[in-house]
Amino acid sequence: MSKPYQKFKFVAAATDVVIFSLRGEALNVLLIKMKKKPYQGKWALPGGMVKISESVEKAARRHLQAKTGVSDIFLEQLYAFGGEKRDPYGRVLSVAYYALLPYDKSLMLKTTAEYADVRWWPVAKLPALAYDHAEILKTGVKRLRSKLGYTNIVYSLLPRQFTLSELQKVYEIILDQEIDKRNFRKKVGSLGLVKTTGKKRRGEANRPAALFEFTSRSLAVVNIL
Amino acid sequence: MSKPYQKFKFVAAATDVVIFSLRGEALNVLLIKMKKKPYQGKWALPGGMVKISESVEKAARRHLQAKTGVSDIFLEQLYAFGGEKRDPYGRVLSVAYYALLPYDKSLMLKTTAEYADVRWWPVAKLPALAYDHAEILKTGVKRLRSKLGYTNIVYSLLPRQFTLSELQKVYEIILDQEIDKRNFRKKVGSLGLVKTTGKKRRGEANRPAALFEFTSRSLAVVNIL
DNA sequence: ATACTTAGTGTAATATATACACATAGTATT
DNA sequence: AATACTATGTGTATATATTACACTAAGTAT
Repeated sequence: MSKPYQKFKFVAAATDVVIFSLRGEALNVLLIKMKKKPYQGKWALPGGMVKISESVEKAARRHLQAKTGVSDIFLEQLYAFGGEKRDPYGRVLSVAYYALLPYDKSLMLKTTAEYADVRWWPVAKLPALAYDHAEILKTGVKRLRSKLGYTNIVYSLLPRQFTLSELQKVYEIILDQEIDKRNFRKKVGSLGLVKTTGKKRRGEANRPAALFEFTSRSLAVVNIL
Repeated sequence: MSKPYQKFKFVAAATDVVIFSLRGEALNVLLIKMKKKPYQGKWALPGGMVKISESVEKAARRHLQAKTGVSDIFLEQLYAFGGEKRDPYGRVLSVAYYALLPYDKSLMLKTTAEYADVRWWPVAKLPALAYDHAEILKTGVKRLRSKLGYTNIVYSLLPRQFTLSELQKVYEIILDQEIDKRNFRKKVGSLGLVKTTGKKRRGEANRPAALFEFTSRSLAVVNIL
């Protein structure tokens, strides 16, 4: 039987991953510095081609793991970027994903033959980016902000245990707006987002804060803000 | 310069379009009946390959136009379906879109050499579908329901002018739940979603209803429900 | 013992959402 | 001409959710 698709020239499929984490009181994203032309010296999102025998999501996880060493973190499809001129090498469709990393996890960032450098960048102060990665990143930030408001996604950005002030801070940093402490706690409590652990964070030079954990660590629709 | 992507076997890119419209007081979707094996007799979403020189969205519009004759209707990316076994012919990644068609527009549905039949199906009573199209469709219905609640997307399902009862009916049908008439009108009014035209719908065997139109016909975030 | 800093808590005012019933303006029928 | 019929169009009271706002508590550091 003839394979009908082969009468077309193929459009190739790749994936890029926007890896978010809070670092130093700011929303950061992991970028790699490119060694090769035409984007030599420019920074780019981790990513690469999708192999013929793996699903697109699996490819995203593979590239994520290759650059960061982590697996088993929040990963969700962001958008497929399919413009016909987005890659100067050839026709590549990229399915972008975004990943969220708790701020207590540090990474084994490793340079490779292909990449000169890997590091966190605050999304408010980005360097020049390769390809259409500025657009992908912007889409990712928008999605993250939006999902923060109507899901419990925040669990994937915090350590296992955390104080309510820390939780509030995460919202404040990402949404870039102050939140009233009492109203925030009232809301979080009434939604059943968190549960007490009985433990306290000690060793700080002030009143110790109670430690909480999330009642659920899987994505759920919850109107928080 | 060597093209690095060519050392991989390519994953090909296609697109499928979920075309929604209200027909006979139900949410319907346009499906085509397949002539060829291995899905002979099964129904499928309109779609096909992405050409090497066109963007993915343009490919979606092209396939939409080819099956329905319409252009210039609401079209938005739904999700990229990238499972490695979704197409028995070969490795095809499909970027699915969904389109919304006002219920006053009828289509010139045409069969082709490739397809035996084209018709509307109520989403509540679907036939057996080819590929992973049942999953794509389910994702589309979910997205439509969700977006109905927090955007003005409904404008793309109604005629240019409509009565408030008709508008309410659209929500009731798609969300499959009754809405209080007075509260609905209060909300729609206070959000400035619609404006009066001064005209009335005449010729019905009862009190004539005022005709409205949407204040905006481009997608905006508005909490309606 | 005192200063310092972050944690932790309640209430009143306002805004939003919900529940609910009858008069109105036409056409159709006699 | 009168009456029946049917979908349109409208307001108010109650419950719920959101907002604004200030002081005491529990530790560590001096």
